[in-house]
Amino acid sequence: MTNRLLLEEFLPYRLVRASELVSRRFAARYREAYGISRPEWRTFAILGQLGRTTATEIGRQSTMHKTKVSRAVASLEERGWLSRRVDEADRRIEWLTLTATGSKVYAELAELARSFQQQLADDLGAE
Amino acid sequence: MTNRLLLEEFLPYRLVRASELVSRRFAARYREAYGISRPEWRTFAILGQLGRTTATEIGRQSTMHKTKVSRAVASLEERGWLSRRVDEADRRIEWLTLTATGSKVYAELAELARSFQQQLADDLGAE
DNA sequence: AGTTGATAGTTGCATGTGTAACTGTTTAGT
DNA sequence: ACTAAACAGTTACACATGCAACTATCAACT
Repeated sequence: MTNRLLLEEFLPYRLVRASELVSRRFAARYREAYGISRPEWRTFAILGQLGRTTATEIGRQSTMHKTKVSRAVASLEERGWLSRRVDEADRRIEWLTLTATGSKVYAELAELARSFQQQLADDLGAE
Repeated sequence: MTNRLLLEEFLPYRLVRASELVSRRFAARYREAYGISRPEWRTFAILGQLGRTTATEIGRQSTMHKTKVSRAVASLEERGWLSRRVDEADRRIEWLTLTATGSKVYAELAELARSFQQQLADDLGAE
């Protein structure tokens, strides 16, 4: 018989499992509350934290493919949560910022994230 | 200004990032070497470890959707790496086992995984 | 100034994925 | 025996995703 690989001891497997378990649960939350997708949430969260940034930067920080970011940005713009402005000096660049509505929603989502993390910590404490 | 969420301190974010970074790199390895996809590798790895199991069980252990498992199993069967046999007592159940070729490939993939993990440990040691 | 190569971002197309509905089978209740 | 509910697994369809090719712009070199 061949030498088996014990997945419980294999780091990539454990990371994927943990990550999927946690982020799937959290995704259900913001999806129910605001109807946003995972790429949208990620884009939104990074933009909210940085305050003003570009799509490329969001891609770098989130490890999301640039087309994914592009579509998420377009969708968030349609919702009226962010706005774009072309850079004066380098017109390839689009600066993204949250709108007033976007900031409000962001604050609520940030609160949702904090309470989720707290709950997670409590659950883990019970183990 | 609203209260920002610091993503570096947000567990789901950190998990997703770590998981994607690591498993994406590993996926590139087995993809180049054997041309298998992520769902295929996961299915294969679980079957190899358990020796004999069902699609449902693979879904449970991998947190993969059952249609994903179903397709991965079909694809691995086409490659001749696993074979199915209907349970005599309960004919809804299909028992999956690795073929001779499948076992050989599995052994190589397990080795690949071990060396990857080792390299990962070394890299982390340098930090 | 003109050409080449790089960069930011978008889009067409083929492939991957999840939901819901399906088949076939078993179990439980009547 | 008969019906209803549950379960293993597959498939049709709509939607999400990644790759490659595209537009538009800028920087570097000649």
